[in-house]
Amino acid sequence: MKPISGKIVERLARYRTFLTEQAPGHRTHLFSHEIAAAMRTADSQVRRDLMAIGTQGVPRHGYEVEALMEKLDLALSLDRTHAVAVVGAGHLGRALISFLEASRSTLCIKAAFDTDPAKCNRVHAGVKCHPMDSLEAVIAREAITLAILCVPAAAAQGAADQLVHAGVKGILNFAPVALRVPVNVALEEIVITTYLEKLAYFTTHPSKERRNGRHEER
Amino acid sequence: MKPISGKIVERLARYRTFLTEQAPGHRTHLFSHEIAAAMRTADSQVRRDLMAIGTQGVPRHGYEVEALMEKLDLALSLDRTHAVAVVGAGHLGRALISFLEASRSTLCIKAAFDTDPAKCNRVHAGVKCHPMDSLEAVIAREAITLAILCVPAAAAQGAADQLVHAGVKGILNFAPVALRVPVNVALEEIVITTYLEKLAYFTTHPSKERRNGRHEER
DNA sequence: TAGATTGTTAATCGATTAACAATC
DNA sequence: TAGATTGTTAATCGATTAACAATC
Repeated sequence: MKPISGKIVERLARYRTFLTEQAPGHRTHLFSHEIAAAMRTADSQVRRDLMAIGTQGVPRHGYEVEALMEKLDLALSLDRTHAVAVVGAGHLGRALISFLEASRSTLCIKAAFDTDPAKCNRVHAGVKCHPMDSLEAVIAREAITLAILCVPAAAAQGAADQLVHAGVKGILNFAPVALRVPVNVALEEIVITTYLEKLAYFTTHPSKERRNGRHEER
Repeated sequence: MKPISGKIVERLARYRTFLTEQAPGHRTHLFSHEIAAAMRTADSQVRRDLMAIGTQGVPRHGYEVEALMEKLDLALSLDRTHAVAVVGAGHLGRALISFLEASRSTLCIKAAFDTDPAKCNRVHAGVKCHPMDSLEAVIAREAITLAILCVPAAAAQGAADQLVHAGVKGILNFAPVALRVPVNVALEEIVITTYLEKLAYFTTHPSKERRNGRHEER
């Protein structure tokens, strides 16, 4: 399969969410323009993306939902499970644990970590919290490859270094800091204030005609 | 000031985070290449963005941090406060309240809302939780323009409709649903599983040479 | 068959990077 | 002055959209 850009992967993940949202068995097929409408993109965009993962549709019938779902899972490597760690078991960390445990099974949270001894060795939503010193051992034992970082900004780089050293391959960072990680470790950043600031900008500058991110039309 | 694209606004917000991160008074000036290094972009990108908001640097001295900060605040309209509501006072909602109240003051959380009567009329981190029926009244009273949506997927569209009807101008949606809102309401989506799925993809497809989102190099 | 939709290529659009003269 | 950095334009790159022949 050809290399797929980050943008495409992101859209594929969103198509997947949209498909799971549909009442199962409600529709056996969907048209590219239906998916496009929900995603606020062009139908040709959808067809192009689906082409990239080798999906075939049928003119006048659209794409078979079940087959499409399978292709998406395969492309996103969601056919196997991924062991995830949550670092920082404060409000946000625990919220994410409950949230993810409720929704998804292929992304499986195997452990939480925190410096605070009061939080350690307790279980939240089925996930045990460990002290930071046992991070390397637990990550190896549970074969954890992904980590969600919800520690305070000041502690983020240190925690990231520990994670990288322990062999984690991808980090989702919630701390508002510009992290440094080696090239071979994937990094995604969700800085919530950035999104709010973006909203603040667009609500105070109601531009006549903007269409960028996926934050408007319709 | 010229219209600024969503991408640029996002980067401006990130520059701002980076500047606040710097020890105050530690450096009076910064070079474009220094900011660029922290953001993993090109220096010409930074200069171009700063030009867009009318910032002036001095050759061989760089940009004055304090002046730059002021320009950024002005451009992002962070010179005034924005009243924010959190809809859904579950784990995630409460985590976001604590998180934001701790960090930022121009984005000010004025109210929380929840359907669960057990959560209502209680105060979390200085923010009172109201029942959903009083949403319109409270939003009007507190002049709330932005909302963070942390309700379960099934309730998201309904809550969004209520918010729009109450006059909210921007929504940050955490529910994994494709929301429909009018064109004049700004919408940002943070679907956490999408980010994790993106990480899962890139960790299992360690492509020789990818450089998309801002999720790799260095 | 006629009509709608796919697969795919070509055209457009926007965003990023490179380059370099002006400047301190 | 020489050297480094800015402001800004031109070149490149990638992503999105439009268009349309092939197909059911």
